[in-house]
Amino acid sequence: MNPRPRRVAHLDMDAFYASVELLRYPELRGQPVVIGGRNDHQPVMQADGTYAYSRLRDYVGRGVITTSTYEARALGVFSAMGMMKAAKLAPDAVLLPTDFDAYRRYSRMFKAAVTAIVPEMEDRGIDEIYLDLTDHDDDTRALALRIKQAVRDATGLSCSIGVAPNKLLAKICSDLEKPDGLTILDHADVAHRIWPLPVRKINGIGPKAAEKLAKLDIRIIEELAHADLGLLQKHFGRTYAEWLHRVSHGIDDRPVVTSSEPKSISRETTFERDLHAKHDREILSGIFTRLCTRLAEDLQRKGYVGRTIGIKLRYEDFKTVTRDLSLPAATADATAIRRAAGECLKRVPLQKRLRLLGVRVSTLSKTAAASGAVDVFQGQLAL
DNA sequence: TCTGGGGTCCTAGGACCC
DNA sequence: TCTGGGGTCCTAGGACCC
Repeated sequence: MNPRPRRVAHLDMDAFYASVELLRYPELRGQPVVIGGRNDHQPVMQADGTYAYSRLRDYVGRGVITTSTYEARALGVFSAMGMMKAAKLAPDAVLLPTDFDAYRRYSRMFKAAVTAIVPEMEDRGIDEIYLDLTDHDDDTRALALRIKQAVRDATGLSCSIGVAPNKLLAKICSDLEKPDGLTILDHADVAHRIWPLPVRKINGIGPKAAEKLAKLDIRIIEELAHADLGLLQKHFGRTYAEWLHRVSHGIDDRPVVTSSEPKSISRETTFERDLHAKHDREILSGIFTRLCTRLAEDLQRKGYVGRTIGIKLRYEDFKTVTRDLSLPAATADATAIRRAAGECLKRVPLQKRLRLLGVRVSTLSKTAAASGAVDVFQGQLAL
């Protein structure tokens, strides 16, 4: 018997953080609103019961936009844009602080609503998922509409869904009719719906690769599909060139992965102002220790220990360096992490001022409580 | 007016082992 | 006794994604 053709959905919540905030502040609906920055701009409840909001123009300091409403995007304000730049473009936009606890809560709610219908879900972060619809008998459009309605019923929020023969195409087409979109695509549609799009729409072609391609006069996916493979190999290496060629033709065999274990857990922070290793030694040391403490708490809460401890430094000129150190045994202990991270710090030049410090634990394994005593016993035997 | 915080995957050289 | 080849681990950096 022939296997069924694959049917993969990509579901993306529309302007997720901003939309969660609009549930809380419905009077902001229809206005340009941005989320981001340091969390010192909470709306203030006034005597008459209305809120006084911060405006983007009032913001000073570091930080980037995390999300913006579609009205703010119309003014040119997008995710990852520096706050000061955004303030120039949309000074009157309302500025709200991020509330990750709320977003995580809504994330769990929409995922629960979806998996009640389609259990085969791959988690791709707080606001998007892939679904494998292959084994469901329902008509594609009816099933997708049912999922969208379930998300709306559970959260009050809209999402966009793309359905296609693979993850690559599903991801691209969930974006085609945003917000509140539903796009269903087949291989036969690749030439007229996918090829006219810029290469940047392909998940895995970032700013660097797009710029290199532009220098070869390759800007849209069709141009990539017709590009000479030898030319691509010369500029990108064999592996990446062959991947570029495949994806431009809509080919992607990656399965929907419904469970996975984390590879690393980290904490990092960008300082309010650049700090110097010597001059600001006390402050830096306190931040360093606090990062290690919070990282240890994260590990313990999630039930992991890690054997490789690493640090990340970003200098005032934005150059980034990392160092890491593998220990003989895995740990989730703040003091042990701090000690190992301290050793890493000794191997890094500290003349320039720093803007960021981070600590990471990798080579993770589950703790006894999380994995069951039998596994640990077997681990000891293996030693 | 420079550019957050949390991740994944890939590459590449050297060490070390068989 | 001018020096293979494969596998794995460790470390560092970089591209990319949400």
